[in-house]
Amino acid sequence: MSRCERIAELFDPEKARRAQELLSRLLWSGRLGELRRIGGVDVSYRGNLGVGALVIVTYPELEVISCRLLVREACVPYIPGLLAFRELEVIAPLLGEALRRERIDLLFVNGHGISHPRRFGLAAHVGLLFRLPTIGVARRKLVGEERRRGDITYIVHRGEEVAARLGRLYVSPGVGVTLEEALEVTRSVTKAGMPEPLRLADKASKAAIGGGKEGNCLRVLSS
DNA sequence: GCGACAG
DNA sequence: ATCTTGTCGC
Repeated sequence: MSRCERIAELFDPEKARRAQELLSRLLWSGRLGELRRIGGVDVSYRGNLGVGALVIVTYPELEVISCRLLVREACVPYIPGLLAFRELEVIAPLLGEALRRERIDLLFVNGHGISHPRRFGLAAHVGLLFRLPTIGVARRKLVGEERRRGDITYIVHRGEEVAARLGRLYVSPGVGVTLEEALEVTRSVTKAGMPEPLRLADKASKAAIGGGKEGNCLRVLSS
């Protein structure tokens, strides 16, 4: 049995869900400080091999400051609601290394924030782990029902507005931002149907894993 | 039991 | 997310 299979074997979905319920109580909302540098993180896979990309850009100019890649095996399987336990195997070391070298005022994460069965989606998990303001951006809905209020479509789950639509995207707070703030900032950095740093991170990770097109990221870190 | 189900 | 051929539309 491989190292990865042993890790997958040890992963307990029920314990993971209980951990999310506990950790969700530690989230904070608050308001965003001054934004100068914002990031986007995404992971692409080939089998269990994950390539994480972190792109940092200036705000509001959206000029690329840095782009890093990290290759690592993701052993935990994908289970709806437990995405963080898979993606963090790649994102944690990638983000950890980056934060030792540069500052990030706000991070966009590919996935949901609090629009999650236990209010603790990937963006919330990342924000809490690194004490970093985060916003979750997802292409598909995980929980809740869409409800129009004024000219904005919100996602309501258990009577609470936990996300809002922006074009075809679902935007939800992770850590340190209100939903209104998340919507406003995300709108201001979305240029091609996706927040710019996330679009670049997606492109870089896909290219690195062998998608064919040329990438936009040079720095590659250890695996 | 059945449908829903981020990436 | 990834696998994977052809097809529809600008």
